[in-house]
Amino acid sequence: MAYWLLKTEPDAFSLADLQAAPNSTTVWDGVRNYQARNFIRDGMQVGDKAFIYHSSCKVPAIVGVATISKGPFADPAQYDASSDYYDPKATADAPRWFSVDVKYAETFAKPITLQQIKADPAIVELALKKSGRLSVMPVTNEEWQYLYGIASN
DNA sequence: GCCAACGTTGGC
DNA sequence: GCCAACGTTGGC
Repeated sequence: MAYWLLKTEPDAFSLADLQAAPNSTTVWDGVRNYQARNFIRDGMQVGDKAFIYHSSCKVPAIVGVATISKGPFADPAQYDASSDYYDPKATADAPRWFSVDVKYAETFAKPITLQQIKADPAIVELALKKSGRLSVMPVTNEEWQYLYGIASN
């Protein structure tokens, strides 16, 4: 079992939207960054847990948890010519982009703000602290426990 | 809306 | 395969 952090813009798709979705599940598609793609394709497994992080909003923060419920599989949007995520270079034999299904798990009563994360000397390794631009990043077991503890206190 | 950081593209 | 130009992201 591994831990991850998934970024989303709440204006486009928030944790509340995930909770409200059918079966509280959605396809996490549209990841179009190779490093992020590799984490999904080569690292993610059903049962993994992910922090959901809200970016490009008033208070950027880790707001809750979702579970990887299916996949990884080829991102269907890459074959959809009407999608913003369409990639003409992707083929069925050689998909370029990958997705997983994520299922809502919980919303933190006290979201962990980016400000808090940056100010916390105990958080050293978290990728979010260094480059906030990656849309999928791994979280170590230690980081997960520590952050989860903050959100639950 | 600005700007820094960083990933991607394409010419050579 | 290098690197400059360009586009995108995201915090502020």
